Amino acid sequence: MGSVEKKMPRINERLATSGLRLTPQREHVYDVLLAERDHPTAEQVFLRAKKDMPDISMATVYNCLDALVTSGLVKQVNLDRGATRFCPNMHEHCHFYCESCGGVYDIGLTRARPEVPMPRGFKATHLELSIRGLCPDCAARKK
Amino acid sequence: MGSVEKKMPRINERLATSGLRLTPQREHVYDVLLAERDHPTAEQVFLRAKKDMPDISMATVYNCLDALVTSGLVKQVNLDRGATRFCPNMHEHCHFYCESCGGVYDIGLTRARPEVPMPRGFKATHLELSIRGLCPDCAARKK
DNA sequence: TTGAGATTTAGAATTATTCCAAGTATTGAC
DNA sequence: GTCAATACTTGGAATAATTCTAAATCTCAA
Repeated sequence: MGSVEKKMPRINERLATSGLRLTPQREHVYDVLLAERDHPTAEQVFLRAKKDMPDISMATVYNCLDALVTSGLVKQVNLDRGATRFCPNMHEHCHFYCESCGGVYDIGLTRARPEVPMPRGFKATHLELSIRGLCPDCAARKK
Repeated sequence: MGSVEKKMPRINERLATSGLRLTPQREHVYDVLLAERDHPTAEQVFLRAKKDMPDISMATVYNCLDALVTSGLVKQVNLDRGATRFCPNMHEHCHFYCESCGGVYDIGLTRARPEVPMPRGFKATHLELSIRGLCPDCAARKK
């Protein structure tokens, strides 16, 4: 972390524009997401968050994650039937889902985003790209 | 439907190559998906399937959907925190998710698929594109 | 016809998420 | 600063979605 000076005003302001407050719990949940960018589930966030904030509750973790998502600081990632995952990387990127281990990885998008012709009436706000396959570890193991 | 001649051998063969059998339940669940292409959840499939096959059970619907997915006849669609949806359209297309009503629509892809440079070691099997926004009805209503 | 293996079924169990009510904290008006 | 209004956190209950289990049934091939 260590970027409190830069992170703090941003997160505060982002929450504020959605009518939400910056609380110790929300900041901590955000820090947990920033610390290990492996797209954890709410449950994993809860376990990690408890290390430094033992009294935080599951309900609060869900609340914080929702607050971060609605204020545009975090992305919600749904790639399979399992639990929703969370991603604090708001740069344009896509997700790679390993069909063997279930891991999720960020993949940078260098090229221009794909153009999709919208049928009449549809208003697109944004576009998501995901890729399924084998991550390096699983690919090596299957060889 | 009425395309039994064309549908039957295909579904049978597809299931067979995954070591699965064509059963009345599996065929019926597939027909339900083909009949109304609104990306129903397992629950909705269950309710529709019961109309013509009153004794079918929820567990069987899940089993059938899994069988159809693993044999490549149906796609599983996960766009939000809610229940998984199912799509029998196996042509290249992407999904539009309406953030207001939760509806899911197929959008044809006319252009070439986007190119994404894979980091070393990742083996991509396929690529999924989804678009979020407002469907025509909801867009009109919000005007 | 028989036996092995696949499938269906109802219901229990599990997992993921949301809801609720009570207590606590924060903010703005005064 | 004080007070009321509002937002937030919490534990636990409730709900929703999915998976598991064990027994009955079916199908295929020998």
